[in-house]
Amino acid sequence: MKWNELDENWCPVARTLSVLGDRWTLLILRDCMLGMSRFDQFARSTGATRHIVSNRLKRLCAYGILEKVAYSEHPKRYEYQLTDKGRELQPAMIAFRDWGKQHLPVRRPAS
Amino acid sequence: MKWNELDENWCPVARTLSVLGDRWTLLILRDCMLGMSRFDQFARSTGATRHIVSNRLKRLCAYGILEKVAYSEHPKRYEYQLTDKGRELQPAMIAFRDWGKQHLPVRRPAS
DNA sequence: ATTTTATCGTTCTTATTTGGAACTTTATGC
DNA sequence: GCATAAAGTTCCAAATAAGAACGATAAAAT
Repeated sequence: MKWNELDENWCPVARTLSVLGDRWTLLILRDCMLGMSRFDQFARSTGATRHIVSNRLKRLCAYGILEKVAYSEHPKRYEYQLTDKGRELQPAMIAFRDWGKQHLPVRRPAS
Repeated sequence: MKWNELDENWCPVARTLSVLGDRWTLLILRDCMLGMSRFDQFARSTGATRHIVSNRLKRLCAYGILEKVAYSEHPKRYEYQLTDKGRELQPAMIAFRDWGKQHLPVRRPAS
């Protein structure tokens, strides 16, 4: 089954996943919620390739979760900002954060 | 960057995504929360290939989110049940469900 | 007694996606 | 001039997923 074949699914969870259901998309959104807005920040922070960052930002814009805003003319440069729709994903992000904190502790080397 | 390179990440969201960060994993968990527990149910319900279902169930068990429970001897048959750790993903699932219901309505043909 | 059905997977080949690095464009600072 | 920065795009190799078929085991139907 391909990426978008879930987007008309009866289940709202499935429809959500057809848009957000991959690691990089959600990491980019995490960064947005932490105040980041630029291509290179996303690429550095998430560890995704520029290729993927480009692809995911396009999809997030297409779905109205982010919007592309020019912050410079000459050269044209854009940043990406959360829309209201995007900000409303915060409860989901918090749920993931809390679950990760509780159930996936980082094993640190005993230094 | 490969699948598991996020699992020691400083960010709990990233660690969570290193386990759950793909569409099929989360759809399987949705099914579990709706009461399903068997291989074929997951395959039919999600639309994922049997290959993927097999792979994801293994990972979910490896992380202690599901557990494999024999429900029949002769032939040995197993079902998959949420652990407490898995059940605690419910807030995340609910957040996804609510966001989908609100922001990704299904366009139904006017019948 | 033989065929069908059910369940839980594995295996195979082909298609799609991703990873990783290099390249482009426009502009600023040295 | 030359290096740096920012936002992408492009290319090839490697990893992953799709889709269908196959296997093992046993109960149910004919």
